[in-house]
Amino acid sequence: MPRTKQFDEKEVLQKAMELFWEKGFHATSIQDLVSCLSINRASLYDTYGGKEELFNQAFQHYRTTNGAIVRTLFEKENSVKKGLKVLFDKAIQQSVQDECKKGCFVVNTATELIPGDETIHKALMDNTENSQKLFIDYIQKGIDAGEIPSSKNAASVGLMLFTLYNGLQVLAKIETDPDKYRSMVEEGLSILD
Amino acid sequence: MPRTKQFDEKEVLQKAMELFWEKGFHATSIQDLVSCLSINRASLYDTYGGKEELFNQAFQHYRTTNGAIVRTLFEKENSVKKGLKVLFDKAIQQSVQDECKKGCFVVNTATELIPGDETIHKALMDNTENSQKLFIDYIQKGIDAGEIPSSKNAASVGLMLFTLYNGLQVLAKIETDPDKYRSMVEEGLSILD
DNA sequence: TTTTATTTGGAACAATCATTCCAATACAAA
DNA sequence: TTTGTATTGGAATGATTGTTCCAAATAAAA
Repeated sequence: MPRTKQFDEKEVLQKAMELFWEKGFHATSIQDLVSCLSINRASLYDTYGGKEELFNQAFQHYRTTNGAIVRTLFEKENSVKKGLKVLFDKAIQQSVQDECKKGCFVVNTATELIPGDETIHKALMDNTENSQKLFIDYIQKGIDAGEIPSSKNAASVGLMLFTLYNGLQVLAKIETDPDKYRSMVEEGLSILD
Repeated sequence: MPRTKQFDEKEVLQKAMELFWEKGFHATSIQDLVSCLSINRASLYDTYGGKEELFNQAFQHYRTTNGAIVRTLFEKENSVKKGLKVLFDKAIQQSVQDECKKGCFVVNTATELIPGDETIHKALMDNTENSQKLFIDYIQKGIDAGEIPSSKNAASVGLMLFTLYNGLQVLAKIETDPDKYRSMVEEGLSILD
């Protein structure tokens, strides 16, 4: 009986994610969203609830998408060292290509909305825990396979590389000199030798 | 002849810095500043120009203060390895003590105001260049002193540790487990051996 | 075709935003 | 003490904020 939606819910969420990613939560107004997403105010509120709810959904969407990409990248690569190198190289490549310097949505959100937003803070803690585990398990896999010396501590090495990855996402916003960062990453990854 | 100011200009700038540092640029309103700084709107505009100008001055004040602290810390310490360890330990300690999770004002500003604010972007590029040089020169000093193997590349090692430092400032906003971070830092600094 | 549930366009809302303005104030020089 | 100038308190400004509301439009089921 009812009238059908004139837009694709997922498609619009993707666009909202990109806008929040680029401008952050506070600098993105409902008017910005209405204009950019090409949907009506009422539709936005009816479908997503409001600005904060839409942001949370956009953020969740980023986490899901990005998490899957990294997981796939790690699984696909036989060599753990190679897998990590590809991950970092990809981050550098993205920062060079991305003219508007969006950086990493997770990092941007953490620095903008903590302290203050408890919902986001919890999501970020959950996300960090998962990411760290992903790194650490991957390092452990390299140790088990004999690719990485068994003298290494998977936990501290994994956390170190994860921290380095976050640092790269910050610096990528300020300047993007791929060569500089490539040698920096190489240096960081030499910890696996 | 004229009436004298009823507040200390530097003192108020310090307070403004702390508020912007904690809440970020967009989430801090003029009303917040007027309440927190305990000065009148007119005085704020008359003395500092406006919100954006006040932010720029507060940011500059942070850069100056923080830069001097790190520089002094490095100079005071004879051992370069020890100097770096103290720097990282201090960052960890601060993140534990700081209940409101302000993190690093430079990192917060970079992720919030890039892209968009060209003035801040330039200040951040200048700041990053100086900081990287500070790290690299310090590593080089360690190499020259024979404390760090001369086989090491000061530029890539310095940039690696600077990136790690930035990553730590991001993660410190999300969770603060000092032990976890201490072993992570130790792992990162092992690159100097 | 009629009915009915939902979406849609756009006006309207109150709250808050950064900024301006001005009369009242207060201080240092005359 | 008087004078002149910068500061101060607080109201007022207009723009923008997020959100709500409702009549008009629409499309699937009856």
